Amino acid sequence: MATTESYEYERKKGLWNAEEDTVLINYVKKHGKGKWNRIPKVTGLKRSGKSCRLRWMNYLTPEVKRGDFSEEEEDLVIRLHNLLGNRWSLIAGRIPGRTDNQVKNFWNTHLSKKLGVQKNKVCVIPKCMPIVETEGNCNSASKGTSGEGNKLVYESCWSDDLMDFSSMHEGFMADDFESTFSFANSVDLCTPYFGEAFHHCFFGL
DNA sequence: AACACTGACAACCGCCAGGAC
DNA sequence: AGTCCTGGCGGTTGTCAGTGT
Repeated sequence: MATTESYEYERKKGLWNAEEDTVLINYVKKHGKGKWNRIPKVTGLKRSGKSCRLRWMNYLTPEVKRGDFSEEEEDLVIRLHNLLGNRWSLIAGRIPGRTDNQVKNFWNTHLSKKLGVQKNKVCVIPKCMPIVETEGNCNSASKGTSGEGNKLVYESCWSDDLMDFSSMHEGFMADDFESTFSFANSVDLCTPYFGEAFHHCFFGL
């Protein structure tokens, strides 16, 4: 027999059913988003606050778009991933109606295979600069290579326009501009980002 | 028809940052 | 200043439907 205390920590896992969804939707309608950890206590739902938040954000919220990614969305994901690496929330933030989880799944199941991107390997190969290859994601790219010398390589290759873009988007990009950029191991993918198409990708959104 | 395999997607886990106390 | 709580993130795992043998 479960004690009161053990009952309190009893948590259901796995897929959500319609009844649980209804409880969660009603709670958010009444109390709004946030304070997710209160939901199990208030509603009796046997889910963790984190699970409730995830369910709402990725599935139940009215803003989320269901169904396949369009060609435009796919193109955008590819471009943004080349610029931002595995920063799924940032990428999703630029694609209306798509969540970070959707983008991540779409990348892992469709695009990584389609593009032949190796896991945990980031290749930096814009045509205008020597190849710099590092292990890990884009965050580690700047740390994992040759420090100041590497930075010089980066800086010598950014066009003036690109640096302007950096200063204009300090809030959007990370504090360390260089480290936010990575490139898939395909020259064809890299090429468009240095020129009009690059600007279209961001400023045209 | 039954089983194995695969792909797609939903959900969980561990870690981290920021805010409240 | 230190601790706790909460929310957010990316990586990973679980589940299930579809397909092949």
